[in-house]
Amino acid sequence: MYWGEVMAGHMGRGVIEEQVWRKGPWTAEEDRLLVEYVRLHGEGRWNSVARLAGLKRNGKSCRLRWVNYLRPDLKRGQITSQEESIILELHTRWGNRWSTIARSLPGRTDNEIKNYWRTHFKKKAKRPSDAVEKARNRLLRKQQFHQQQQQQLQQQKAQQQLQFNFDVKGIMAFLEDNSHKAPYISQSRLVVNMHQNTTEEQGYLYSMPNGNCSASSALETSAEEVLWDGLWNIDDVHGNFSVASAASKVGLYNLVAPFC
DNA sequence: AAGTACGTCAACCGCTCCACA
DNA sequence: ATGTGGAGCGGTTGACGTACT
Repeated sequence: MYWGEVMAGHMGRGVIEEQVWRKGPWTAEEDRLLVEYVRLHGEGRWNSVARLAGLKRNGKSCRLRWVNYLRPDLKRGQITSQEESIILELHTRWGNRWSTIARSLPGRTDNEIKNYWRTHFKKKAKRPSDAVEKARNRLLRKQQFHQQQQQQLQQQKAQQQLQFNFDVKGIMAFLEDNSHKAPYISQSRLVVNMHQNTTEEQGYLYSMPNGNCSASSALETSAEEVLWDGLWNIDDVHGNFSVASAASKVGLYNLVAPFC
């Protein structure tokens, strides 16, 4: 008989069944066995771990240990201020959906974020003048700032669309004039490719369940980090938000913000 | 030095969802 | 349509370390 299977014992009237699983902190040897199991069999089928790896742990325990501690892509160390701001924003948006929030923070687990929230924000939230309130206020201002930017972007987008259409018309005319020189270029393909140049960007942060797009490109994210770090530092130092300072950085934002 | 309070985080528990037979 | 097992999720607990008295 192997651990994890039902242990049967004879107790007078008949057979009773008893699950005997190890609980509590994991040992280095158990970790080693689990890592070896995943290396050989991949993730999943957690209930087979006990049988195939010789662990005296149930499947849930094994999965949790792997997901929260042993996974090689986990990011160790303290939550950064940037990650903290993301957690705040996403919690404002989604509430206690820790796994959803964790998906936007590569290398962090839902358990880690949940613990972080409870220790750093939930208790503090009882006091109105503390970090949570300040953070939320910063977030509100950030969102307002974003709204302003969106409006400006809409205007810019409209202008650029006009310019784009103008350019396309010019190119079309050029192609028609030179169709004898480049007959293999179809107009439709040209338009598609031009469009793709503006929209094909890699991104994973802030992917929203409703399909909306919010600050989603990697390019934008890195630049946005710089921008918001700066803004938030201003806020931290002076205790209030400087619109003029923010406005001076609009140019930077406009450089990197994609059209959603 | 000893006792206590508090913070942190790994791990457990109960529930829900989903795929599949 | 229904039962079952696997997987995932959020809430909670408990052990441990550290700061404070």
